[in-house]
Amino acid sequence: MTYFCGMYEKKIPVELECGLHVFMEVISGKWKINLIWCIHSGIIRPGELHRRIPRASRRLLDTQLAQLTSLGIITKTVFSQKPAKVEYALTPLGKSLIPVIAVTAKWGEANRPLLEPLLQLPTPTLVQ
Amino acid sequence: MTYFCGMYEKKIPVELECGLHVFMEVISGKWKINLIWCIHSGIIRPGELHRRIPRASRRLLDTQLAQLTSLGIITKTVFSQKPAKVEYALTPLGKSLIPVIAVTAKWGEANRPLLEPLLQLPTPTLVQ
DNA sequence: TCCTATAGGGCTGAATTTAGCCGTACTTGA
DNA sequence: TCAAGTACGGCTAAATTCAGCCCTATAGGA
Repeated sequence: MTYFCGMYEKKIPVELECGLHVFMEVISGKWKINLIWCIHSGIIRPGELHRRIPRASRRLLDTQLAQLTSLGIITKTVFSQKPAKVEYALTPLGKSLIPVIAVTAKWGEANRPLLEPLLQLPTPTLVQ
Repeated sequence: MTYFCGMYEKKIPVELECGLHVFMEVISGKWKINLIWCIHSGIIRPGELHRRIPRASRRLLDTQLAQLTSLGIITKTVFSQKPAKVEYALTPLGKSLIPVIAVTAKWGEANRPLLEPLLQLPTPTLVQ
């Protein structure tokens, strides 16, 4: 099992105090929820996924797919044909995530009119 | 209204394609869900919050509280006493977030036994 | 006077994530 | 032969977030 440039060992310990953090650790990553949702919708091959999420680089999509795979959210099946063919699928754990994501998405859509303009604005921050 | 070191204008546009992203933009930040949950539980003053979340720096807690305030998730009331006194409270929008957070936390707790060990492991990544 | 508590900010550097370029190897179809 | 598709990885630099130190000012109590 090859994993891109490498594996990265965190230097700051992961925060898992409560279930909230567990959930966040799993889905944080710019395109992970899209990927999960696409796979759930039947978009299961790397190329298809990239066409569906064109704003992301193939590079990053591959990495985040690998992260989801290493957490047991999705599985990756490699068909040893020429040319190679790859398919992703949700595991039972991944499927259990679907209704949770649906709830959060519903909240986001309901409050989009309010929040979208605010989220474009500059944010309070530490730097500068 | 003073906002710490400054306001930061993002150079990479925010992703708000679907409700999932709206939700993620609101709560991503290392301690935001803790802060929201604590305020919901009646921990409403900066000092109390810091004692409740001691692993976070006061600095970062203040910043994330300011971010939540600027999005209308919480309100900040400054009592002009000596010494000053500050209280936070959830807005209706913030309160609407509570059941959503509860759902995600429930999922996280249910799958903690499975995921906690995996999340400690090195992650597939681009660098190195 | 000194220690504590209240609330807030300046500053530096590290850690982490993302963007975006390029190249490999193979196969099919025009 | 050439373009386009399949899938994968090397590499650099930017963007973004976070850690952790320092400081101010006020007031109360020992």
